[in-house]
Amino acid sequence: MGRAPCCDKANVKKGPWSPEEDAKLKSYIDQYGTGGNWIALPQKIGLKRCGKSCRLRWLNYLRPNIKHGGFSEEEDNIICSLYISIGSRWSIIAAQLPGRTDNDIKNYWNTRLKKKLLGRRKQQQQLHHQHQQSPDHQGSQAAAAATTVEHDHHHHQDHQQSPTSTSNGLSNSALERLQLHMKLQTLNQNPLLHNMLWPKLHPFQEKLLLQAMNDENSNNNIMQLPLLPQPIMMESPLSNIGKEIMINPTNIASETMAMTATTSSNTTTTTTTTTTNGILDHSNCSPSMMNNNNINVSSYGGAFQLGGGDFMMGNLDNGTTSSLVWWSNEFETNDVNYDRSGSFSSSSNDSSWDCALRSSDDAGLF
DNA sequence: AATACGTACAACCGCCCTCAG
DNA sequence: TCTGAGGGCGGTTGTACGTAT
Repeated sequence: MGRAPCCDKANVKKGPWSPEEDAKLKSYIDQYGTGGNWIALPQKIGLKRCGKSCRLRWLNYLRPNIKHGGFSEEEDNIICSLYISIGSRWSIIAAQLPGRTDNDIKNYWNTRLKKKLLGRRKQQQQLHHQHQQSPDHQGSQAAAAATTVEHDHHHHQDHQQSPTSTSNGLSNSALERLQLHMKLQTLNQNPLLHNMLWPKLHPFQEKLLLQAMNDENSNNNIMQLPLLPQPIMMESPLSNIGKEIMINPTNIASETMAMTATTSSNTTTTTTTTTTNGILDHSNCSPSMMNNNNINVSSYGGAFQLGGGDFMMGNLDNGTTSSLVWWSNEFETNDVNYDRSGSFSSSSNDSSWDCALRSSDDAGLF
């Protein structure tokens, strides 16, 4: 059952706003505010517009301090990093960019930024062709494969491979972000583009993406993965924009981790160190523990969220193999449905890992 | 000059969530 | 507890404008 329309569609004006309509709306809101009721607003002003249309016009164009166009490189980087991390949550992304609206960012991403990155990719491919002896050649191959399945935004309706997910449980949004992530990873390998901010893709994620792209017939969402002998450094794309917990477990070989959790916010920075054994137990990552800036690590492993409610967790069983389980839905523990993002990385060897856990839906949680 | 094609972005649609009654 | 109105949001469409042929 669809819901009743919010206004009489036959008697409201649609299409572009005239300067007179803008002036009416702006003048009224400047003087009286919205009154907390957008639906009633157009009648009060004498506008033949839907209340929702008034709201959109005000929020996106008429309210003060709105910036249009002219996105900076820094803003590009923030948008891209956040898109990789949390997906198309434009309002959250917009909250990180003062003066920008979700609609503006969404349009900018769909029409320009995505293509801009693809353009860089082409440039990088030419350069990278001269460096085929890269030690991480598998990643490069995966990125090239990812390029071949890149969606053309303007013709996405024609693809229709699956409206929601691949056979491995990845949503299209998550798959797109993985593809983008891998492209950016290969950009990082190019010395000419070495100063870019993009994080490298974790081997779990890379493997998952390859599996998603190559194994179309498989319905198995549990994969057995070898532990990669050469860990890859990965930094959180969000490390500089706050609301984040960083964990640096060490001494994994002895199954004892020294964890450092750092919470950043606009006003405070707190560091907590915990020493424990074993695997990072996702079931212990409760909101209350996050509030205490303290994550219980009971053994070795980790949890990821790639955004949009897609979760992935890896358990390293004995140091040589890993089982990786993919969830396509939100992470639920103890009847608490919450939303976390996280990533693992290793630094110089197996005994040092970084893990970033971040609230993607409530920056104020920490 | 005319037409086709591509791009940018304003605006709409409809679903989901929240909350008051 | 239930229901429905309003608000918020992401996806999508429509259209003006620029560029290529």
